[in-house]
Amino acid sequence: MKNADIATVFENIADLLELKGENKFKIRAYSRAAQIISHLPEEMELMHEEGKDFQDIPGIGDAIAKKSMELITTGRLKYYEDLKSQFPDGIINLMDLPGIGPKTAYRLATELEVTSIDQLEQAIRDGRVMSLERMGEKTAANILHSIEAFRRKDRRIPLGEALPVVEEVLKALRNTPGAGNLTPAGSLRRFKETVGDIDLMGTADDPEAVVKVFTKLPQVREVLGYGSTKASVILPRGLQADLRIVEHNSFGSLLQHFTGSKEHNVALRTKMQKKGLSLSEYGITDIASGITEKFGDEESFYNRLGLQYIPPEIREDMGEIELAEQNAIPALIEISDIKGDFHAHTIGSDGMDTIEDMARAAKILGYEYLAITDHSSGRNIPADKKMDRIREQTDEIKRLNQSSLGIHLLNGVEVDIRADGSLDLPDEVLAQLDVVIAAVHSSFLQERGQMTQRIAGAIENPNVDIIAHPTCRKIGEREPVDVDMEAVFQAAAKFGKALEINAMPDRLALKDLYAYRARELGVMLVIGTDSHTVAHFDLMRFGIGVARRAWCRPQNVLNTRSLKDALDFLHRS
DNA sequence: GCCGTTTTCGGCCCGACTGTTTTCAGTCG
Repeated sequence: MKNADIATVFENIADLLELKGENKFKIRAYSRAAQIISHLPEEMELMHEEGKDFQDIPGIGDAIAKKSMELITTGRLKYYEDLKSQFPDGIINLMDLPGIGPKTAYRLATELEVTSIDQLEQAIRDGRVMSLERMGEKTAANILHSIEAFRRKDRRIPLGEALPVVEEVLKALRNTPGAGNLTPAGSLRRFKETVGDIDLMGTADDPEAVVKVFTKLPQVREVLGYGSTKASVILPRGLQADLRIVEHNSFGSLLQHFTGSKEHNVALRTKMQKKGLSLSEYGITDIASGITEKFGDEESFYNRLGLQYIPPEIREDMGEIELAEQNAIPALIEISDIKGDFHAHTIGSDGMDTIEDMARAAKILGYEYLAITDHSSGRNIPADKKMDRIREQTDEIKRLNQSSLGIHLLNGVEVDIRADGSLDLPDEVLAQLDVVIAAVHSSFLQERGQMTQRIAGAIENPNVDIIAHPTCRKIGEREPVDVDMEAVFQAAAKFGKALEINAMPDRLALKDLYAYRARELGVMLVIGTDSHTVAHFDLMRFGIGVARRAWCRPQNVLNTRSLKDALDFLHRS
């Protein structure tokens, strides 16, 4: 059983215990364990095989360790099944609706025998919900609204779609006189791969004026509500955005609070409470004296707590607070560390621009090198022309490298790993190139063993340097392939091959947790934009976001190295 | 249920909003 499934069981247990009216701290313990398990960089199955003790994981004690073990070894949990049998089936589903918590769900299920969203809608429409104690017309209408939103499948949207909209909004707001510090907070600022709603923070001499401008922006589809210091609106794609404007001197605690994550903030407050400090969006209160200190920026907020500044991307309660206490937060990779890009396409395959266009664009970014890695065949290249195409590319790159472009081009390819594990180009051709990326582009539904062997086999091939987008997922579109990533990491570490963090915002694979684990195992990572036009080079920042979430320092990422050092690593110099 | 450079027992993050009531429970982030 995978961590994600184990976490779901514990989350459901927390919900069921809440229905039961159990001790809320016990409920919190299960809920917290679920969070912790879903964020573990290593599968518990594997930890079990390695003889690691689950109780060494902070937040997991004797009881939950035993239950995890039962789930891993038997695939079931008797405690959970007993608990489930005490409630009507489907009651947990009701709690998926915003506004319906355990108490309401329990009453609906027991007093109205409603246990599905469809039944609930019916019960609202025929007036039964309104007839319950402490349930009025407004509550019923609100639940109906939630049901409609739920049906519209208002899911989290990819970061890459949200961020451009947000930046447009912020740009417009910056023109308001007296407005400052306009910054996105929440999961967007932490560079999570998808975002739910959007939190925007700022300061102003006249907050009301900024709020007013915000509600009248052309991007705003609907104003949900607004007051003198905040407003909630709906942007395109059903994206909800909340703006909060405060006075300049309390911006630090506000931004810290709304950046989260929730887990980070809870851990931080728990720790500081023991030192007699109470934290909130308004500042830091000394519990004994009741005096609240305000902070204009986050750095001074963290410093007041005796902590080093913690970058937003790693605020997930994954040990960052303890490291910050020791002043030991690593210097994470920054976009300015990037010296080149190992993954780019041109009109030679399915790209939109020429090699020269791409080279000039990369040069403007200050890159030292750019690898041209068009596909081996398919995607605009007939199978019988694939050798001709490589020859043409080789000649063109040679010509450009002899001209005075000011950037070094690497002659590369993105070669398909076929369903049977063989590569789409012969070894003698691959051996003559500067860099070879291998990737799966077909037969995504292969079973685990075959897919693992397919990818691991490519890693073993001495002519392969990098595996691109190893899980092949597309966020909201295509599930990741079924592959034993641990085996892939082990192979990459053993053979000294790099794994790509694909910076395309709809891919972002390796995802953060995999990149974290790969880094831990000493695997070299590479951030590739997979650019298909010159404009795509700007997507590098999304890959940087993932790398930072994976706690990567520059030395963990190949394309922070100089051309010579990078080629040395790949044994290509 | 978890945890301990003040605790192996007695604590456990903080604030706001909403709806339905007159002091608050439930839910959310």
